[in-house]
Amino acid sequence: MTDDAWTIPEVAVAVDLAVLTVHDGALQIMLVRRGIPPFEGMLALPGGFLASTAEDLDAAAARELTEETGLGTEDLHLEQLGTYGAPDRDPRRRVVTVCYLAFSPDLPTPTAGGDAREAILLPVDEVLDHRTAVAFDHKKIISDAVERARSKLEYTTLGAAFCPPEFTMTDLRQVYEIVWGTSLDPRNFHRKITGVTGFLVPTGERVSRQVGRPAALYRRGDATVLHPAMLRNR
Amino acid sequence: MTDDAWTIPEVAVAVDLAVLTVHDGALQIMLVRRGIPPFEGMLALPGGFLASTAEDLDAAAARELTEETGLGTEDLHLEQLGTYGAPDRDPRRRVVTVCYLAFSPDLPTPTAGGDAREAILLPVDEVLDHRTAVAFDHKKIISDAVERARSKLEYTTLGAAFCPPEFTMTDLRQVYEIVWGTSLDPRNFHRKITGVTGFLVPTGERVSRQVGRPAALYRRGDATVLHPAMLRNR
DNA sequence: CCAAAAGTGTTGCTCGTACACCCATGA
DNA sequence: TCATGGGTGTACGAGCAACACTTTTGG
Repeated sequence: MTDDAWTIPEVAVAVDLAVLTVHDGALQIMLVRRGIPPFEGMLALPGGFLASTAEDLDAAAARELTEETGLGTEDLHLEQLGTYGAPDRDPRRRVVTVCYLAFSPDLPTPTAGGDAREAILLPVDEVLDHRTAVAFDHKKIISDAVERARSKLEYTTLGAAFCPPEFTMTDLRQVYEIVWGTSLDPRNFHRKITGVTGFLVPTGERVSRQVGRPAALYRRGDATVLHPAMLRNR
Repeated sequence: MTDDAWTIPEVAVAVDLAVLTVHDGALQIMLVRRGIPPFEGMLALPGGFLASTAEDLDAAAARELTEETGLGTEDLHLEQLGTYGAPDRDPRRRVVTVCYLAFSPDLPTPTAGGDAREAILLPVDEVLDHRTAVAFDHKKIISDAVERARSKLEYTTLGAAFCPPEFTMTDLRQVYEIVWGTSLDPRNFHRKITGVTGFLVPTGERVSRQVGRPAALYRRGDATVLHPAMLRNR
């Protein structure tokens, strides 16, 4: 590191959140509608500047998560996605934003009321469509977030992070199908997942969804990596 | 994003470089010895603060690369590794550093003289050893860089980025063996790599290394992903 | 009984590993 | 000629796609 501290330019550091969830049969992302310029009224990722010089980046991400979406940080996967710092990305001043990626189970009442600000859930296909306008460079960030999520399902057990605490094999398979936009053979999927030691723990319970044979219920296990990996067809 | 611009804390944004290369039979990382406090005299990653408010992060990384190591940015893989921003990571003031990862072919004269500052090449095993002191949180960054490199060899063609423009199959295999710290079957490796379309382009030339049958020379191809992937034994 | 969903068995293929074997060179 | 490294052939097994088949429920 060079240390010409007297020439250090003024840069504002922000933290943004790409919170993905599977809702209503689609991969959706949590967005807020901006109340002030620039990009007033436009969709944007929830986020904000560091609260103080002493605030850790991860802590800032967790704080923004609760503040803006009403979600708790416990039992929710949160990882750094990347840092975006093009000089002209914010017209007001130089802003470098560290973006975090979160996977959330489907929410009963998606932060409609309460202390959360106006958080909206929108399908990523719709948000990434060229007709949808998104503030700053957030469309690119969302695109990166979705690609990261798709890739993570291949070699980690994070697909289960989209499921409630207890879920069926079909619930998990539908996460994969929706995130990847493909269809998977239920029988091979079942065999494959049960073959990964530590991915799922059977609760012993069974649940009947509408019609047909009741499905076994599972909880998330300790495994974090998926071995062998679950590759999508490309 | 919230927009309480008047409360934005002062944060310095730096760019650090984790330049990895395979040299002398070991995975090595480029470091500099700090000339001023804090951590004076200690080993650190090359890097520095943004040159101006208008400088792009990627551009700053490329600039630091040439300034501190004498390496050109063309024909060298450079990607963002991650951002490190613990509040106490720099005792002087709050610094958030965006770290970039670079893969370099073995260098004939490793920036010994010329316009480059005092850049040193050290084996990562030695640097990561608990007896070696490294400035700031750079040991953690180096550890992340090495893990990322190991993982990237599995599913991308970036192993060839450690090789000179023309190289033999054995050169490439040794990159894998050294980076992963394993030994690979030369015959199966050969078949596997030649089976990936677009990874290597044979030049038609052959070269004789000391003794034995001469090896075919290859150049890097257009492929970036390795399919099927080359998984290490874990 | 029938439809529908859950789960098991089986087959054929792709790919990886292990290793026998041949090829081309320097000493 | 032998040692050394480059490269091909082949056999066995793991893992996966495709799909026939059985199990268990609601109507």
